[in-house]
Amino acid sequence: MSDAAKNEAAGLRDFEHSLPMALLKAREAAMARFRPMLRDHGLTEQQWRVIRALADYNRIDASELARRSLLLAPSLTRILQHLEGEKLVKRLSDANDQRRSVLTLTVRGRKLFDEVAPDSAALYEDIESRFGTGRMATLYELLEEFHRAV
Amino acid sequence: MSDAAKNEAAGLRDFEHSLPMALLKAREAAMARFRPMLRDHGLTEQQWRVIRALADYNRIDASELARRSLLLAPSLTRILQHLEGEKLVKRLSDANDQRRSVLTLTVRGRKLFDEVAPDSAALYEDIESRFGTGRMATLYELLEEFHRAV
DNA sequence: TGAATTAACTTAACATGTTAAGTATACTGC
DNA sequence: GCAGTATACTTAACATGTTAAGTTAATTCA
Repeated sequence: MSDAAKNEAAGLRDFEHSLPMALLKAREAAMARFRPMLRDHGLTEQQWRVIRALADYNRIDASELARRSLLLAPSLTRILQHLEGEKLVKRLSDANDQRRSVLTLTVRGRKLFDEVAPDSAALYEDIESRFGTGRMATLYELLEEFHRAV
Repeated sequence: MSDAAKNEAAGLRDFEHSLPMALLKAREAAMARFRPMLRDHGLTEQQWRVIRALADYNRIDASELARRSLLLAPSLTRILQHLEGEKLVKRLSDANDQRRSVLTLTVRGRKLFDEVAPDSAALYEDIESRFGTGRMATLYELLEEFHRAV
């Protein structure tokens, strides 16, 4: 009897079939297609998340940017330092609260966004057509519910 | 009209509602509960994945271990060096192929697994009861299908 | 109003993610 | 039986993840 079979007999889940692993695997499957494209544009996945969040909501502070791009504050600090160095993002100061940094895309940053967005949309649509628009929506809803429930 | 509204009007998805972000958010929600528990046992999420894979399938080589724990080879190399240092994992040589490392849990490693497993199972069951066993299974199936489709 | 607390980052330290290159062993075909 | 190629890692370099601690500016409230 294998170790795995023993675990199963003892009522322990085979962890390769656990939900966190399934979430990771699914995400990896999707990102494996996005990463090479982003790399061609000189961006990491996380840098793109920041740029895309700023394209959607310009002039937001770092806290809101972190929340919208699902990045922890220390990661965002480093990414913004990098993006400022590349002149893709600019930091403004908030007159009402000197602790805050308000971020915006530079013209260069907006231009890069406009270049990458179509490639991103095309990949997304391809994935959606492979998996099915309906199942995609169902999966999305379930994930949101899971997030709220846990 | 906000930037976000403009994007929507242009047919571009609000990326905070993209599937990769939803997958990340859902996984984060789950792992936020597991990480403190693992930390109390002195383990990271990835170290636990390795130990758990070895508990399920003992004496497997590094390639198979990487596949089962969803880790890239360079990450696994470092993690194994760490776990060997902690005397939780032992490296054996494969008589038939000198390139391979065969890994096994030490007694200490097995003992740690036996300590952590119940805590892990309890958390998993709590999540399952909150979200519902049925929806959990549905979500799991959808994720597998997504992985295969993409 | 000023000491204590909170908020918004930033820095530090260590672990992992990602890609590319390196090394040693095994395999393949001529 | 050996050159060429493939396999199984390992190393390197840089970016991000995670936690804890530090810094500066706002807020609270006695």
